[in-house]
Amino acid sequence: MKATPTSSSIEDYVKVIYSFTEWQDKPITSTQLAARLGVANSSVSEMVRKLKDQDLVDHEPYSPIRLTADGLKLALAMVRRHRLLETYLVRELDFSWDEVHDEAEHLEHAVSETFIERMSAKLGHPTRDPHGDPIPDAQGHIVMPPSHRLDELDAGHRGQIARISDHDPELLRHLQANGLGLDTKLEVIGRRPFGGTLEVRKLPSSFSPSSPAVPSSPDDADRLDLGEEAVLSLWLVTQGTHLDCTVQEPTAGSLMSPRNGR
Amino acid sequence: MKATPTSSSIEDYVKVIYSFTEWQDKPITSTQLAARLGVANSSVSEMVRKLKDQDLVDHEPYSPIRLTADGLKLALAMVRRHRLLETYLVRELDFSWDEVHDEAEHLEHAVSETFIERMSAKLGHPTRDPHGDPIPDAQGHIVMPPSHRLDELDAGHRGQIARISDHDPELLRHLQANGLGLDTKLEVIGRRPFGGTLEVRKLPSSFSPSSPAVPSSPDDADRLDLGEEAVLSLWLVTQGTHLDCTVQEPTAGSLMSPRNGR
DNA sequence: CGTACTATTTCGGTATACCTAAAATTTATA
DNA sequence: TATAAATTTTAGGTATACCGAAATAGTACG
Ligand SMILES: [Mn+2]
Ligand SMILES: [Mn+2]
Ligand SMILES: [Mn+2]
Ligand SMILES: [Mn+2]
Repeated sequence: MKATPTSSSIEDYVKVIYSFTEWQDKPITSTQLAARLGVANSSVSEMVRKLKDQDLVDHEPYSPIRLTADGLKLALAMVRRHRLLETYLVRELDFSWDEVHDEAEHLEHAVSETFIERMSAKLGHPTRDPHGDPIPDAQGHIVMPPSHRLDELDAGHRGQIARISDHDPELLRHLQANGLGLDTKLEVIGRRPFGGTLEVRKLPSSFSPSSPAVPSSPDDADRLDLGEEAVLSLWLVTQGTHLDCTVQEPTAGSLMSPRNGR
Repeated sequence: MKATPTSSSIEDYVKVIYSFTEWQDKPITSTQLAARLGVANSSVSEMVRKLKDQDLVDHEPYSPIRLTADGLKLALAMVRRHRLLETYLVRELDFSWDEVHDEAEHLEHAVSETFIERMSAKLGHPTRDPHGDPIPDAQGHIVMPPSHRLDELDAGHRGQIARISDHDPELLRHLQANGLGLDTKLEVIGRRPFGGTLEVRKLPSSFSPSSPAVPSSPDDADRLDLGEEAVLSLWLVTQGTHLDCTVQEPTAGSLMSPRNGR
């Protein structure tokens, strides 16, 4: 309800609320928000009340938390900051993709708008970050690449890695050690029985759906078993969809473009 | 007396205490510290007590405040951060020298040690910032260039601008508009009567003390009148001393090398 | 449909870093 | 050297953002 003095805490709350619905639509609950922020549930209750006073979230007691238009706008601004910073750190300061998240988490609150825009210009206005996450433009427009989480894909599907969750640096290092990175092409071979690993095969980067020649040598060195955490952290673009997010005009009623899945 | 949780406030206090004695030796008082930090005197009293508890300052009630060895170490680390950041913003992100101070003031608290060192490496380990202030090395060694504030110099002295106080962006823009910048060569012509301006003459950058040919055309376009604020904000290296600070071994008992003046 | 279990909020408290006003101390001046 | 003026500290209070424990609301199921 009020004109808003924002703070780095508020920025983080709003960003986490947004992120929760970026790749699926169930809204976040108090407990989930507390877990992601590493604070007590009681702290979330208090802060959510404040966010509601400032008209950044909609919230009825005992129900999940949703961003208002203002909240979404702030969240997208923070997401833009975070992802541009990650991209900059990797491209200009020799950070590796598993190091950037924590650094960006702090810097996003400290840099000026001028800094952000100079950085974006220097990078050539990139549209995705080192983990494949799309970067909103300065007006808050964002376009999600039409991708599927690896656990949704059946055997035989082929695609290119469009996004890797950057939450766990360990996992990022593990994937890299096994030759998996953004844009790596994969084929799903199949699921090992009873919630086990998912078997995939790396495809040569030359592979494309238009060249349907699929060299199928069953047990070469390109096969890999991916554990549960990896499977839930990888998103693939299937068919020939190209990966760079292109900015769209804002859709009426929301700053976000419609997601694909579901 | 205690192992220390540091905070951005503490970092700023210690940095301001240090800065006060960087170009002269009288220690800072409570009121001066409050003025520079933009807080109430009472806030300083409280914070100084805390700094003393943490062994960052020496302080007896009603007397000035001095850094301990630990305090100096922290201050020099912050000064390094600040000045490297300013240098980076100017060289890599197209900031102008009057914009960088405020940005660095925030960033200095947010960046990691890794960030600082990557930045320093990328810049080739610079030893002075865009305003001529020396940058301490990673061990906290700093060397002040042997310079004199413009108001200490008599008519006839010649020298090169070694440092310009970066506190007032307005002044920086004004100096730049009049063609004065780091390393500009000047000759002091004289003081206008009764606390008025100081008249100086810009010398061609080709001028050097070894070439004592001093082309003296009295009233050309290179003459300038500098007001009080400008005179107090400019430091000159006289004679042929070169400007780049070279890192020295630490002197016993202090991390700082002896200053020249006084 | 009532009771146990869980999720969420409320309550009382803590730590940091500020503030204004009042008290204490130092310094300047008559 | 008293007294006035300026400086500095202390006292009392605010705002933010946390916490653990207690109270309350919602859900699950026997
Ligand atoms: Mn953050
Ligand atoms: Mn990322
Ligand atoms: Mn600062
Ligand atoms: Mn500077």
